[in-house]
Amino acid sequence: MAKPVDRSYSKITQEAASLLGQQIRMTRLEQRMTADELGERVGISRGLLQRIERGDLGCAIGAVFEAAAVLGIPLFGVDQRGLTDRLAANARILTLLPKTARPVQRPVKDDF
Amino acid sequence: MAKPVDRSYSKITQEAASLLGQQIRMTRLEQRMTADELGERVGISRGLLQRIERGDLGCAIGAVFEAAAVLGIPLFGVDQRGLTDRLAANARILTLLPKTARPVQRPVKDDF
DNA sequence: CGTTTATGCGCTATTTATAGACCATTATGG
DNA sequence: CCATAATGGTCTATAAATAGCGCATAAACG
Repeated sequence: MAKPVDRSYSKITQEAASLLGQQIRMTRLEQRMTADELGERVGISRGLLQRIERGDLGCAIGAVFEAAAVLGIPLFGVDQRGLTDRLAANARILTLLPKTARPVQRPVKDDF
Repeated sequence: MAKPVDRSYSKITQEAASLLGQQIRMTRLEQRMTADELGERVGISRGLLQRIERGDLGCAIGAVFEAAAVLGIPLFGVDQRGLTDRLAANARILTLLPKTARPVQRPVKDDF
């Protein structure tokens, strides 16, 4: 026995994961590829692939992304180069941002 | 002792996760939000959030997506409605696709 | 139809992720 | 500069994910 961790997810999160899994299943079927086959190519078990296609939020993001990658599904609407470019662009921006986040100190109104 | 599972990831997968984590960190800093604060809002620990921002591929996809959602980062370039619409559209297409994937049987050329 | 086989699901053993504390470091703002 | 606090890292206990079966079902195809 042990106390289970209760997690809650927003609708956006649930739908985003479902959409990704849905696209993986669609593409796999279109390519007439077996779940066993895809699982083997991705390097995961068939059971995990099933959970991914179902949009299970507990799956490792690496496994999900890799399944999509193997099928040739672009992850963020961009291809390999697009990812690399955006990574570099963001890296520059991050240089300009503060390294730590000091929360805006609201002036304590206790003086009246 | 136990045999560790060796996982290999494609560059696309690694960069996609890194990009997402990068955007989460960027947005968090822009909003002057503490890692503790964001972790609490997302419902995860600060340690996990750090791994997410680093692009760790072992993180649960639900935790990563939820962090992005809390910050208002659109997951696939589309908003809430966009996700719902695409889900419905795909559902129709899936109806037309075969339910199981019979791999193309290549005619065995053993007759010569 | 009948045969083949892909899929869905439940099970257990094992690996891994996660929470939560702690400490050292470093950035921030006064 | 100094004080404050955010971050990065490590460590431990616990929860959860994953692999790898086996079995029932249903779909595809001849």
